[in-house]
Amino acid sequence: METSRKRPLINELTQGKELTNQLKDYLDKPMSAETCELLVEGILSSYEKALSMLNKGIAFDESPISFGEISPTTEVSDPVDSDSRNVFKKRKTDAKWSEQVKVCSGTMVEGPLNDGYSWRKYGQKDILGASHPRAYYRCTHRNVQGCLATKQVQRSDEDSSVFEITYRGRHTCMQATQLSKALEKTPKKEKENIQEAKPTQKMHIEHGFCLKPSKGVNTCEEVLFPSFLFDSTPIETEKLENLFYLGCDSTTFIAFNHNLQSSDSDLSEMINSTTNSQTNSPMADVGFSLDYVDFHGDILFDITDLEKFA
DNA sequence: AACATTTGACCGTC
DNA sequence: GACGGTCAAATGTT
Repeated sequence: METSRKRPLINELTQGKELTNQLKDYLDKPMSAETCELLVEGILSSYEKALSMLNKGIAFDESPISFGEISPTTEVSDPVDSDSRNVFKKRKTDAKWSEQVKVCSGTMVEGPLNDGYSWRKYGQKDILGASHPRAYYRCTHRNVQGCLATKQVQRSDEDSSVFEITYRGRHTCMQATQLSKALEKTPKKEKENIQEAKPTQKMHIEHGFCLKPSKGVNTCEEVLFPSFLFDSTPIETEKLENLFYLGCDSTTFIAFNHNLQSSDSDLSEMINSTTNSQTNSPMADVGFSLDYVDFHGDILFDITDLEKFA
């Protein structure tokens, strides 16, 4: 990997290291559970971003920024930031990398796909020599959490379905991790409301299982929900809702573990117990294969996929 | 009412 | 002085 592509990666890993050191320092002192949790969230977030960069093959910026200039301390706690006259001096010291995002024509009028963060547009400029204006976004949580991350979005001249996105600074807010955490802890009813408000979600996945029916059945629904197909008994989906993220078509069922408290063996066991628990069904003894799947990446999923089984 | 976007003005850099 | 980035008042949306 060339040097320019390594930079944001090194940056994320270094931040993870720094947060780990902070956590280590705290171990000798009295520490609230909340502080501990925040540090751990930050560490996990850094490593998830680093892994995501490796998986996505982001095209990082080629500008010559030295590693020292993009250390998190200069970005986050810069005391002169409140003085607007110093904003321009600070620009050069921000971590900066770019990414190209291709979108289907007609699906996105105002900008490219959700990248997992919430942004507020604060400006737009016509750029010399460019046929499309450049839009400027900053993190929605700038005022509340002091998050200084910004991004610029510009439609490509060559291919108008491509958006060139330049990110500046690093998110110091906890929005993404808080969201997934809230989804895990929120009771079912509230969870449904959250999903309705934001139908597309991004989730980081390490690994999971791929289930395929092997004999006597045509679809995964018949394996997992035989009662639904053969009598009027209510479907027992509680376990699935708590343990699985689903991605599937009619013949392949992919289960990802998004419950941090559950191990992969728990997940495997849960699939087996779910498929065997439908003892009233004539399909209870159907065979299926269960394969381990390595994934290591972020996926965007449509909430309506989950609703198929609810 | 609260929040998000638009847009002309302003400011620092080159 | 031109250009790019940001501010902030006006306007739009929910």
